[in-house]
Amino acid sequence: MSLRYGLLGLLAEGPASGYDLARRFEEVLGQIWPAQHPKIYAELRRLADEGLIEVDAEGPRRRRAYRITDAGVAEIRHWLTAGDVDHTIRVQPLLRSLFFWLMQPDDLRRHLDEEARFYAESAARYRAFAAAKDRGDYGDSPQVRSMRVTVEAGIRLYEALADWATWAGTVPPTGAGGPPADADPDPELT
Amino acid sequence: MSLRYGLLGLLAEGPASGYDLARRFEEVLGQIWPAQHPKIYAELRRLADEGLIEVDAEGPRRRRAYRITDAGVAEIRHWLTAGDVDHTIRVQPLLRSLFFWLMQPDDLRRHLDEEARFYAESAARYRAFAAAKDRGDYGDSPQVRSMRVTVEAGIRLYEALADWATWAGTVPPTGAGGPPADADPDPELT
DNA sequence: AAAGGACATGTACTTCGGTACATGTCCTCA
DNA sequence: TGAGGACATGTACCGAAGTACATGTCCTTT
Repeated sequence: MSLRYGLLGLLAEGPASGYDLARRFEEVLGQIWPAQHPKIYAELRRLADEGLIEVDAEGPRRRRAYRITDAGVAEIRHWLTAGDVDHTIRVQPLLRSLFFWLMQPDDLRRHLDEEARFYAESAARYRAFAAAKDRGDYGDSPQVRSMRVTVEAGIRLYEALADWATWAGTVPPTGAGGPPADADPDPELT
Repeated sequence: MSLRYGLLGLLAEGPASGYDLARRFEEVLGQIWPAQHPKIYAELRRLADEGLIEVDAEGPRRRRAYRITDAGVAEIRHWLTAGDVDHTIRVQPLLRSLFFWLMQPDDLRRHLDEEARFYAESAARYRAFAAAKDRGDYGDSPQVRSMRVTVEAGIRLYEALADWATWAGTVPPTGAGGPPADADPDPELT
């Protein structure tokens, strides 16, 4: 359901084609809210059927740009204020971390190094984005200010994960490595 | 695919039934890796078919506990070391934040307050969990130490989000509220 | 003895996201 | 002028996740 509102929200900034929207999703939301172009085109058609967006212009290579309608703006505003927030975050690396005790210490060390590097790079990427915005490279519309807030969340999230991976690699003697614990494993569960 | 390894990993700690696993997923992973019981039972059957787990015991009310096999341990170890990490995190609140400029300032303020509270509570819940572990309430097996690492990530993630929501509510005069910008909206995209 | 609640497992259906594959269009550069 | 690449849109299918609904079992309490 969120893709729908993602598209609506981006279109609220101005007309765009499916291709544009796919690019924007990739740019800003690549890691935070991925969307594939087939889904985008399909959803745009559905939104158009419901009158929440309409064709704005047809361009060169079959390009079709859409514009948000008043009904569409009302719809996304309603979602933003009345819709309830989905707080589930699926973070595969955290699921993995539950099972670190199954890894050989040096495999674990390597894994955590890579993770830390990845998150640090992501944070840096968002930080660069934020710096560009703070320099005024994108002007100062309300949209840009909102984007800046989103980017700040990205920075903080990735910094937190980078710090965590670093901490996990150094602080506790986490990994075990040996054979699976077969001596009285968690009797509470049997 | 991750549910599969989640189950395998939990079973590596000791035998458990689908019901136990559903409870553990809910307890520890509730917000970070949700799983519904129908999926769990189905996946357990599939894992048993493939010989990665086997029936350990049948209990009272149709209860069927599974035990991980050597092949299962090998499988999850392989996933942990050789499988590649999925770094996509879907955070709906961040998607929403891109569109804060569409909200009325007081709606936005209310929204951010609620978000901050929610994240702070989540962080506190994980912190309590961590404190119990550090007190030694759960003993000190490798499994418990891994869980502690996972919990630490939860704490840091939720603290980061709580701080972010608070910051977003106070620092910048984010929201706009007025009508959708129809004066030259993002010409780069048309 | 009956009733209610926690324990325990499942089927069926829907929706959503991901991947593979296919196609058409225009511009640029050798 | 022909080839390659970016632009642009789509179909088809699959697998994962979510929701609703259904059922059976055992224990505790009144």
